[in-house]
Amino acid sequence: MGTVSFNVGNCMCADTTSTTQATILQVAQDAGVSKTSVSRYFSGERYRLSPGMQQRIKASATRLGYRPNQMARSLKGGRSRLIGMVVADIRNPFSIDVMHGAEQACREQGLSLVVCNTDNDPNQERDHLALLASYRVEGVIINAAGQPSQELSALANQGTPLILLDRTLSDYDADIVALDNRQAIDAALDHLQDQGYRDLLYVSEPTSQASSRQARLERFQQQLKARNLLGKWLCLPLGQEAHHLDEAIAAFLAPEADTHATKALLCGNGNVTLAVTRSLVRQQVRLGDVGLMGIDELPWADLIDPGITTLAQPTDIIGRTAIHSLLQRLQARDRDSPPRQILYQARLHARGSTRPG
Amino acid sequence: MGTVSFNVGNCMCADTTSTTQATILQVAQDAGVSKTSVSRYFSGERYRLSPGMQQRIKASATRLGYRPNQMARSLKGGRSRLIGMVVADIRNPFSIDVMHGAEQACREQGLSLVVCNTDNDPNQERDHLALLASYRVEGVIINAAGQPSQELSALANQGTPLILLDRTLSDYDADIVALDNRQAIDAALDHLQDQGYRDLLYVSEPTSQASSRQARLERFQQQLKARNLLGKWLCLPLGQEAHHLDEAIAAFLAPEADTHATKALLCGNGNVTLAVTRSLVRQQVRLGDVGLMGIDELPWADLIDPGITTLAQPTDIIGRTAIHSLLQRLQARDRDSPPRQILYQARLHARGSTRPG
DNA sequence: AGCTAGAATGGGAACGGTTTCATTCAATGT
DNA sequence: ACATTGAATGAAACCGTTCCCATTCTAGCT
Repeated sequence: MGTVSFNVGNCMCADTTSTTQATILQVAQDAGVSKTSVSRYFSGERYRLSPGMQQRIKASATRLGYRPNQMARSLKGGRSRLIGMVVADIRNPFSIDVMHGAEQACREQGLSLVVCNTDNDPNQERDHLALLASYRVEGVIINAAGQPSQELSALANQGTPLILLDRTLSDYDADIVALDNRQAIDAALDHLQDQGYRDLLYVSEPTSQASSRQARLERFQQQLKARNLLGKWLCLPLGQEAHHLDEAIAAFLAPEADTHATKALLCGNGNVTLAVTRSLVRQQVRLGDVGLMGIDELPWADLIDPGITTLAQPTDIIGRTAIHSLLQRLQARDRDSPPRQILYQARLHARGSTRPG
Repeated sequence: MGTVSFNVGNCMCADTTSTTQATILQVAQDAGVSKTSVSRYFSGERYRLSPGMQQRIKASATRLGYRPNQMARSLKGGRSRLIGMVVADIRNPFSIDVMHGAEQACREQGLSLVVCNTDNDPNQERDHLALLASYRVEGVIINAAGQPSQELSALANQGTPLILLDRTLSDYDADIVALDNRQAIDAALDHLQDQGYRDLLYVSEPTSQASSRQARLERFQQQLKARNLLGKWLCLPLGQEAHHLDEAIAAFLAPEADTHATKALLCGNGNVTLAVTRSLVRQQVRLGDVGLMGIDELPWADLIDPGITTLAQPTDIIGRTAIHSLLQRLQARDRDSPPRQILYQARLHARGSTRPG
């Protein structure tokens, strides 16, 4: 009854080695039943077993500290209960939130999410996909960093459903869950125009590896013409020497003889918004006088006086939807239906940075 | 040679069903060798095989699109190549960065990181630990949300090394990698005193479930006495109605008859810094006049005019160290050495929010 | 020539489960 | 009393690997 006996009972009970995890066979022997019955007990077929047997199995299992080996399980049955998620930049708040949503959805389904970060490196992407394949994940949701590697088609060929997140893949047709980029850009332009801004600068990270960046930029360019607005755009890698950005923005803001249009900056994603804001602060520009707006909501957007206007993506929902979409594909009858596209609308958070004067 | 024959070779070649992933046996048969040889080829024992055999295996493997089944592999060999990471709040930037570091370290070692988020819920923590155990992860690094569940001791008993991140566990002795909380608080107080602040308010999230929060608070209280400073502290859940925080801060800042000491707020972590800053902005307090300082560096810390002073944790390194520590434990001879404690110093980023007047 | 060491290869037993199929046995119908 | 059924249980095959043993063969040695 005392602490000591309890400890002893806990540590030395195993009739085999103490450090080795108990197997189904040990439980079976200990309970004096066949391993089939133990297997049934742990695979949701208890209703088949007599109460007495359930009792004995339960007792032995707890005593030995038995846990079914998921590896062995998925080897025979084929169901690994694992979903892979490949994300291009895990430090991007967008990715995190999507991941959070995806993880929740997985848990509700009794699945686990294996998250791989590629740091936007196609090589790592390839490696991670190979890895996921080797664990026989039941599906993959991917925020692709590069071209559709052959790894991807390999996965698809082997029957693993694939959902693209945020980014399409040039010559690969798969389901995609993403922001409606055209609507987002349109909404941004609507808002900026409403607020009286007439000369715009769109700032983006390099568009080469990310289709969504490209889609946003293209829509911006197109709408510029369609709406007969003044405007330029700028693509540059962040995290480089900041003065490039400073100079470009300074050039854009420099007063010109021929136009007095009110100017505004539109940022293609959260990282850009951070960099641009930093640059503006450095140049002591008053937000609002020069408009500032960004795609992606940021936790600190309302903190920078007078608040930064953003277009929020429904990140959590995007993650959840990706998983649900995946599950649908896993239903045998839905394997071969044509690729779906699920696009979400951005939500405007209007703040002081787009209130001129 | 043409495209067509290549495609046919690619898709229909498998002598079984086309969608099924090829097995080692199929490769062996296709190459006319034994599965043992194929296994050798893929397990880093190529040097044992004659060049001709290597050639044939390689050819067959590529043609069939063979990938070793990691499940089967770890079933036989016992090495799952998987490390589990359990994190209390995945949306906390601190967690993210630690995770990033851990993941890098894993990849360098050919391991994969399975990340589980508990949202600070002990139930989820329990479930996730059970899950990780069932996949026979080779080790776990955990940012514990609750009490040491029996799951944890179960893992430990079964011989899985465990590393605690940031938070200790009351009655469980394991390696821990964390910030040196006492040094951090001392450094904060040193700095605040140097800058002339004499009346302090320490703001923390509830300390009950997180040892590091408790350690910081305790050190603060103790040093308050030791240094003969004025001060109070405040523990409250964030994300609740913000007016609680507003009122508490307002009360602290209200001018008192008996003291004109310069006041400063010290935030226990990044989330608190965000909430407190928001509250100060709402109350139109000028940062610096009232000091503001936070533990955890934040990407936007330099953006809020005049910049928020922070104590940065070496997050990346903490993650990497956790993994390395784990690997050491995995070395058979290091299994039973006494628990290690690896503490890191915080780094001061002095900014305008602690420059009075 | 006869013998042996060592390299190259393959056969088959694990690994820890699930699953199919057979067996036992008590209860029911006629 | 006997056939029929269905519930409870177990034996054995299988999942895709690894790994311990053979086994074969060639080259080098006495």
